[in-house]
Amino acid sequence: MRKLGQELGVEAMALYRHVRNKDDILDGIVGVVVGEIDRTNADSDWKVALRRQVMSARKVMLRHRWAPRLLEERTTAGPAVLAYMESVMAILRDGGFSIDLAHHTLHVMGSRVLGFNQDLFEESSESGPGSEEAAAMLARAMADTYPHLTQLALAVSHEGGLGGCDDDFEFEFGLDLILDGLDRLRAGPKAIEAGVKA
Amino acid sequence: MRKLGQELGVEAMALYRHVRNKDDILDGIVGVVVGEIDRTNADSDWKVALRRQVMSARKVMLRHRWAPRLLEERTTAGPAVLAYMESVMAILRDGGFSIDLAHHTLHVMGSRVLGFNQDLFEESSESGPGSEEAAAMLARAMADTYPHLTQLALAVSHEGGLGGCDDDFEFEFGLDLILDGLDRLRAGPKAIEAGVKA
DNA sequence: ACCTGAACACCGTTCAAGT
DNA sequence: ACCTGAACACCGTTCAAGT
Repeated sequence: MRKLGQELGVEAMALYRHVRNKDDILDGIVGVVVGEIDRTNADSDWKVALRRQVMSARKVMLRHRWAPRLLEERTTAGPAVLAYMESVMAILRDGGFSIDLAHHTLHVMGSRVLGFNQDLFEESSESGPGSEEAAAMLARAMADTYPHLTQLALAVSHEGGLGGCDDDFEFEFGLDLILDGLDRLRAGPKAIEAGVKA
Repeated sequence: MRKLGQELGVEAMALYRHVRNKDDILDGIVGVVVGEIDRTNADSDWKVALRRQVMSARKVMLRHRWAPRLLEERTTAGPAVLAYMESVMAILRDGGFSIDLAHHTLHVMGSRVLGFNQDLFEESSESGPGSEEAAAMLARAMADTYPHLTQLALAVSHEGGLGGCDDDFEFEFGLDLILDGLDRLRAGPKAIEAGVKA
């Protein structure tokens, strides 16, 4: 707040005449970011339509790398988020998804529908000392305590750390895996029940 | 810190003789929680082994509902997390996964491998006024602005809100969708390349 | 060795007072 | 109408001082 006020050449308390509180501002930022996602998308095939939609969202997230973290913690769904989810639901329903399957789809997609992954420790290790530290930790913890992890760390990057992950590839890999799985469920209505252990 | 000190019948500053800082404590908690996950698991089929492993993790997360939020933000991988990931990697490798496919698997699984989903707005709306508020917001925003979302909200719960989601079902639905998709890629080595658009 | 008091540098937020 | 000063109730953390 104080920092923002300073940026605007004003004291922090002045902000409270224009905004209810900090959460109000953060929700506003979320609205702006989600509003930036291109929604001009009308393909007859639901899969290419949804894929294109999600990749549009991803483009925005790559433009604002701080956005995923913000979207993760701010759960309040403003009009921009609702409009976006509406467009996703429209793609699914037009593609022949039942309401139930569309509902499940939103859950499996998770944050991926908004163009990002939460990759546990791997994401934040892309830059900074995190990757080096993780690699060094693995090395120090000896290859015989965590043999598979060590092998993974070595294989994943010739630079020597976990930071060698190609995030774009991983994102699309996961997206397509999910889209293909959903396509099979959509095709066979019975598969929706059969595909899940009771 | 002050609150924790009070809980221990001591002033906050006393803690710093036993702990480096707050992050140190949080990392310790993460270690304890992840350490609680049962890892006694030796099934010949990788899919049932991994499923069982993940469901064990989920059991821990359901026991400590505050844990997912903590695990999301604390990316530092302590010994407990490393040991857990090692066991997951062992299941995959023993199941015939190439190092690359195992690597991609960790990325698609995301936080699911630790037994939880980040469900955007839907998760936190399970209890509290979030669900009512979201439902009321949808109602207020008129059914003709967000027709599909309104339909979803009505269908998903007879209680009238998005809070009617069966989180356990949704978790297993997504888990099985991913496991089945991975099984197909594992079976056909060429499918690993063909299944992903270049 | 272990704990405490006082203090520092931060937060978000309120409210009476200024122009 | 818009902004400011002073203040409140918080944070995590340090450090000299106590026992």
